[in-house]
Amino acid sequence: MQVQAMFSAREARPIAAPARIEPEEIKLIGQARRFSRDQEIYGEGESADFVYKVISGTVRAFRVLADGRRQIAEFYLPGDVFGVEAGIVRRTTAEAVSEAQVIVARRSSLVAEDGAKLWRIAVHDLERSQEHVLTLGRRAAGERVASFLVDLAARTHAGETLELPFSRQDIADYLGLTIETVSRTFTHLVAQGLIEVRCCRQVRLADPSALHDLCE
Amino acid sequence: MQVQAMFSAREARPIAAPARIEPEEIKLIGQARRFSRDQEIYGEGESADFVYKVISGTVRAFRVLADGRRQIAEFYLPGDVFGVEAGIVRRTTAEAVSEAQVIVARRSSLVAEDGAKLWRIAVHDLERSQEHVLTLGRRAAGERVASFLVDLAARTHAGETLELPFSRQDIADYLGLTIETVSRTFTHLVAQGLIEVRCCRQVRLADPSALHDLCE
DNA sequence: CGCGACCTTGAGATGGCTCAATACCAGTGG
DNA sequence: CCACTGGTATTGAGCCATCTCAAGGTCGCG
Repeated sequence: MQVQAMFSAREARPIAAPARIEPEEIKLIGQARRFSRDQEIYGEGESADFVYKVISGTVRAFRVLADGRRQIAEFYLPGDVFGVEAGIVRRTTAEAVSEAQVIVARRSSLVAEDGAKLWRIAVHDLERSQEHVLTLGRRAAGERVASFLVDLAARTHAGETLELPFSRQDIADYLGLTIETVSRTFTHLVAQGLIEVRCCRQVRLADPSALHDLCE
Repeated sequence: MQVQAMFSAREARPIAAPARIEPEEIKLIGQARRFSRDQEIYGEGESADFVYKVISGTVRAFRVLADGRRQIAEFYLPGDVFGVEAGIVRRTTAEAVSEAQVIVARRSSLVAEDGAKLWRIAVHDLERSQEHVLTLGRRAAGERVASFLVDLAARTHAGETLELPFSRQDIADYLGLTIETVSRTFTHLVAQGLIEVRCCRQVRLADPSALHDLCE
């Protein structure tokens, strides 16, 4: 793990969590649709006519390099609005991670809304994306997984026990790792007593404060 | 370099560049200030009362982990607006990379503006940040440097010859690498005939299309 | 000319990747 | 009830890209 010597360590300070957007805040008027596991909601390159809000389930938005490397930009959980683009063309592909219910609304219906809400969505996503950049650029595998779990727990308002809708592959592609490294990191965190894993999709944060410290 | 086997390669398609925001588009009414090299413009944790627009020079916005690892979230070039936050607290630190002239305006003056403009700024930054995530998560060192140079050339409307205001350390902290790896990667790209380096801050893109291909 | 900041280069260490085998588990059909 | 199958997760062994540590080079400036 690298340390830039020229920047001295700082004392811990409470890092402001990204401003939480309340699910009720953004009301989308549109039709509810159901997507099955791995079903595409929209594809990169398509025109961006609709915006979406997750009702239940989980959605991933990602890009794929020409040789097949995939990077997941974001997971959207119930209450999250997604699919708002700057241009008229989709820059990512969105798929249902698990069976998902989603409200679909015309983009124009949202644009007509109060612009401040639109802005709130974008800045919220921006803050999350910049946190993601920090994770991918400067954190080791253990820290990446820890911050992923801590973030997820906060977003789902879950207690200690998390139900992961994602496969190891999804987690790997979000964290810029391989599936094997994610798996090994989980067993390593278990060995350290930081988490407990029941079946592989259910995780208990056994030592939340230690996990939090791992994210610095 | 890893390839996720389960995602098949796709034929190349023109990737939409992030929607460019014209410098004149956002007019900030405020006082011009001058910052010297490495001078702090605002610090993480401070209250976010002002917004900024670069007139000349370059600005970096970054976060530092407790042990000193630094990740630069974004470089701002002339015409760019920065410092717009979701909350009232700064989540990054901003510094002048080189001597820089910046317009400083009260946050409220911008909020009163057309909300759509605010939104445009945020979505633009979001798209850039997501591209950054892809770079850090799935690209090798050579690809990172190539996409950095290609992006920079596009943003500065430079021809083939780029004047870099950044030190190797800045580039490393933006690309999630070490200074040594950045340096080695430059010499490697030179050996491949993709770029030419005069003094270390001046680079000519000798083979732009090959550089572009490296970014897929 | 000498100093300091920055950059380059080399040699060795290592974290995470690749490839490959095995384990787990739910669903299906005999 | 059990064997089989396919998808998913874990584990192991070896490799390689990048990091670390260290030395040397370049260049602007006093």
